[in-house]
Amino acid sequence: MTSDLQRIQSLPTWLIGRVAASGRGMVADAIAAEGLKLMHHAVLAATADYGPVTQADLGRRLAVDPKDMVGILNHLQAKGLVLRAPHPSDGRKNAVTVTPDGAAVLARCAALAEAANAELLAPLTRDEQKQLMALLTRLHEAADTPA
Amino acid sequence: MTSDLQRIQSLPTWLIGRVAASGRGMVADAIAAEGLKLMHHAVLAATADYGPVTQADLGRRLAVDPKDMVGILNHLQAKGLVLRAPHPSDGRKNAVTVTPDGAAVLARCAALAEAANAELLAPLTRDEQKQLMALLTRLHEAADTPA
DNA sequence: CCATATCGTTGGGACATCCAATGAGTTCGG
DNA sequence: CCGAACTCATTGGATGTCCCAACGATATGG
Repeated sequence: MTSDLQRIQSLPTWLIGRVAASGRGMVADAIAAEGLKLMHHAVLAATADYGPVTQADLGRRLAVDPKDMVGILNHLQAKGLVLRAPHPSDGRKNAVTVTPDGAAVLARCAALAEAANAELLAPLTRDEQKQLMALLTRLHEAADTPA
Repeated sequence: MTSDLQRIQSLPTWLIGRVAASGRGMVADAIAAEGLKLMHHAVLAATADYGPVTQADLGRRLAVDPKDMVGILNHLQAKGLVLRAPHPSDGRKNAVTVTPDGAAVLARCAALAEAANAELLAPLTRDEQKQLMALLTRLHEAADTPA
């Protein structure tokens, strides 16, 4: 017979949530060595990618609230990892860029994060890891594209 | 070349986290119809399973902080879904049990939660859903059993 | 020129997660 | 038998995520 708890614990939501929590913890611990939080790392990476980019763009790409983006960028700027310059043609926007220091920290953080992820996926074979990623990607895209 | 952002967003941790967030939202919305949060549902189910159980046990099984367990049980008890009785042989413990009302609510919540999960997994075929669950289960068990 | 919208920012609130500490009670070793 | 160490429930506080609302400054379309 199936118990109530098993019913919940076998629910995809529960399972995904637990795995996500442990993975999040691993990566957070790893990049804490560089003094960054998860979102700081993500914002730094996104900034590195999209060259000079506005805060609103960063928020949309990473699903981060504009309010929180302010705090994250304040922190990154205080550590000298990013720069906020006035946008040349639009007085409302900020053009955020990565400093050389930021690029260096980013490189180290990315390596740490990938190591943590490898550890999380260690129980699976390479093929299984690819399967998992493929399935999750489809769920993610479907959730992003409501209808 | 692989961009920094892609490097992060293709990280299993990121993907799992996003999927977990949307799944959590779906189930939370579904269960809200019964006036319960995710953790309330989980605690109610675990209490139903393990008969009279202590709060510390519940916390360990569901990975919930003792402090939060207090609040959850307060809420469930205020709604008449669970009972806190003094433990017969150990003065420190509470023996938590489910009331008939609690059992009824639990049954409805379980159905709602399963429907929401079905929606989350809708983009996948039945076989793919099983694959995903199997992979996640292995990751979860490995994370629970550190060494 | 004016209505509308966006941008960065500040403020507040709802929740979830985690760590620290306390008083009551239990257990175990000497 | 008694004290040390532990567990239990509870409270307090910190942080992080997400949502909603507002504001002044600025852009844009009609």
